[in-house]
Amino acid sequence: MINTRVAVAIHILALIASKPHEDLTSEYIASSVNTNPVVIRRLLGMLKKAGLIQTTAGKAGAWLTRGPTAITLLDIFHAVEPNESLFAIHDNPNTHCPVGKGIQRVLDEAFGAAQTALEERLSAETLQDILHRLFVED
Amino acid sequence: MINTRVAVAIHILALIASKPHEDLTSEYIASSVNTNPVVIRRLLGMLKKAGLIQTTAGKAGAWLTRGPTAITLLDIFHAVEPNESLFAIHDNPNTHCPVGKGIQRVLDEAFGAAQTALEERLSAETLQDILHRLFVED
DNA sequence: TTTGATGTAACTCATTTAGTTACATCGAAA
DNA sequence: TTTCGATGTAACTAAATGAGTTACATCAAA
Repeated sequence: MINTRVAVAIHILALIASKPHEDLTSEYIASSVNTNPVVIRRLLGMLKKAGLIQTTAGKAGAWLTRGPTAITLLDIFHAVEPNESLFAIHDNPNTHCPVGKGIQRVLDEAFGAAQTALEERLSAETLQDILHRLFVED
Repeated sequence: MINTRVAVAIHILALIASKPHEDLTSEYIASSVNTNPVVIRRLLGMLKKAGLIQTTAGKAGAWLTRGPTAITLLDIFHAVEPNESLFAIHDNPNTHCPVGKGIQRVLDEAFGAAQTALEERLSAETLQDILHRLFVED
């Protein structure tokens, strides 16, 4: 199972986007997520590194670098999940075996296609859609 | 990242399907995968429990319960990955916060859609396709 | 200069994964 | 019927990951 970082990161960004005129502290965000402020600051660091938000050291508040319609769930996923491939493949299969010899390439293709399908779906949903589902639709 | 069980299970089934007239031992399969025979037997157990193969205790060999065209990568995925949801969601978000209150439902929807996209792609590929890519195509 | 915030290193604890040892049990051949 | 080689499975280990926590250097602003 994929870790909770993606879920928490979306939660964080939804908070920031929903209160653009308030300077949210990591402690406030943590109380909404129900975790430790350091966990939030770590994620804010990753989101900042990915260019999704901007912050100032020592000063409360975080701001989106672009509008919620321009931030996809895939952007968020990649920001907090540095791993390139979704599926792990066992290494050093026996190259003297016809199956072992070709399996990594074949798995790369199959898993790559599946990951692409997932990523295309994630890139079709934006932070704005999340806000809409949170506040407009029931 | 998703564990190597899916990859190894596909490897195992490709071996079984490619040598339908040989009784492969867990030791032989392990030498192709390059791991311990017990790891193979554990996976064979899961594949058997999922109804994909049949085995006899004490006797070498495993047999597909249906043809390679009728076994999808999604079948294999579900056989060795008992977890229902692909994405983890943090629990106990603050219900006094508007975002915290609705986030789990919204994440469930978004993650569910992404998982469905992944699973649809996995179900479009069969063990036969794997064999074809291993032995027919380059 | 004091206060309250961020940024980040370092540690802990729980969980998962993969590998391993050990052994009960079964099937088939000697 | 005994022996041999296989499966099935429990139990243990070691490594990796995830999430929470403490501690503290640093910065912004009053």
